[in-house]
Amino acid sequence: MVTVRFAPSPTGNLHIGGARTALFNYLFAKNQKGKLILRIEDTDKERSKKEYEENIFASMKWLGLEWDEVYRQSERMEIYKEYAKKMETSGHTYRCYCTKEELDQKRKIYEKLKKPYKYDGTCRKLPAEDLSKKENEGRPYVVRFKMPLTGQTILNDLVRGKITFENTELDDIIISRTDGIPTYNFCVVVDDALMQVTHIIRGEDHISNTPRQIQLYTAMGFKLPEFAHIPLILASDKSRLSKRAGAAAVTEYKEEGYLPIAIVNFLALLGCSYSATEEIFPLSEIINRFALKNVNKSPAIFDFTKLDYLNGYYIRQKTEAEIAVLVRPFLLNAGITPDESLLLKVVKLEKERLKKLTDITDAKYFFTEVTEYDTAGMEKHFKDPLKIELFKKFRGEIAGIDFKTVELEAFTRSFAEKNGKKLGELVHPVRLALTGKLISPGLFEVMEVLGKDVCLKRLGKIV
RNA sequence: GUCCCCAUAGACUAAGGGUUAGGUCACCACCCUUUCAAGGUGGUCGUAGGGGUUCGAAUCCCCUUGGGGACGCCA
Repeated sequence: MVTVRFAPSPTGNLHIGGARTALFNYLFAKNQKGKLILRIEDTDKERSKKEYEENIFASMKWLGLEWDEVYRQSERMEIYKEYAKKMETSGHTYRCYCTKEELDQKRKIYEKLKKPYKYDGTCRKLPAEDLSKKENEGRPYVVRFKMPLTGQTILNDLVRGKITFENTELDDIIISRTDGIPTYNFCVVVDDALMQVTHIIRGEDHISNTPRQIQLYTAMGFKLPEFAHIPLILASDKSRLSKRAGAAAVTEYKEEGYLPIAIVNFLALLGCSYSATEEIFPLSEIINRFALKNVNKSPAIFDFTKLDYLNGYYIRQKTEAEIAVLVRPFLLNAGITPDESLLLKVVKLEKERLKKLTDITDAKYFFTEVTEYDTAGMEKHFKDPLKIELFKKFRGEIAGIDFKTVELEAFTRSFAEKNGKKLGELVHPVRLALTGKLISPGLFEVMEVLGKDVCLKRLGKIV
């Protein structure tokens, strides 16, 4: 049975990049009819927070990424300690008494010499008597893993193929801290082995950890899983995707009015292809077509324009009733409590104009008084006395007709013709009077929704 | 700096020795049209550079350049 895991650390909200990693794991699991484990990697007591863990759960649920099992590393300490002890007994590790200060010092020296830093193995080489002396003094220590000093470690990556590392490049990693809490590289290996994870799908920023982990697998006699390192997502300037670069927590996308399926489809497209000619698929089809061999090697840039396009596309696929439900909280948030039947009518007109759900607030003139008018528009349509006169004449005559789209259009067209004007010469000022804007859905539809009373009032107010 | 990874238009990608280098977003033009959007039609833009291998290279190899990642008692 295929088993994959998504292993975020709760040191921040679920980031869009993390969501992509989670998604690829989810897609692979579903495609293989396997299971997805969600493992909270909270061994860093300082930075891990419950609220972040909750955010991760909520974000994944919102995206529709369901998991089969959940674990917390903080609840598995005894297991890691047990394995760490085994490693000590089998002679794979040693106690290192170097202090943080000493190590910082060494790092600085290496940096000055422009030499690559690597733990020099001081304590690995310590004579037995020094060791027991330090032990008797009760000095704090960390436990380091004895990396092989020669040879190579080979990673056969499902996405990238064979990657070779010289073991001389690997230093003796710390597997257990001064306080006895095991570290990331050790816990991951123990967990992945014990949880029988068959495929490790994670970001390529983990490639350099992999040879170290492979050595730990070997030392503990665990069977190696398959590895697949997926490319990272970059910001538009090719820098790492960060808050500054505009992409952040999944929950922020929710707040900005993106649909989960749009994000899922978009994320699925970054670094992977599903067809030579199509890009929009329902989730079931994405799952069907997902294959690690179709995952790209090069990093992908996060393009908001395309996300917006997809979001608009998916909004258009929904019914008006569905959109009304989705859009309502955003109106509420803008201080508008919409009447249900009015909202439905507005959604009908705005539906194909929405890229994000938040865009609905552009149409707030349906719900509230118009208090501001586009200044360029005022300049253009309400400065010339002749134009104002025409507008007033129109205003007077339209009061007599039925406020239905068809009638309104027929009347306006014939009015324009009778007065030797083009339709636009009436439409634009009227739109400005009714909406305050130069842009809106079809004017006659807007008028019908607004209703006669409101329209006449607004037409009378502007000049 | 050292190690590792990567390189098809502005962006995401297809083609894995023989294609007029395909699709999507964006962009431009036209159509529709009361504006905007949506939709329709057409178009501009690409194999980073240099060497090899080969009858033939986007595709295989090498170098250069560029980008990214890692180098924590973080994960």
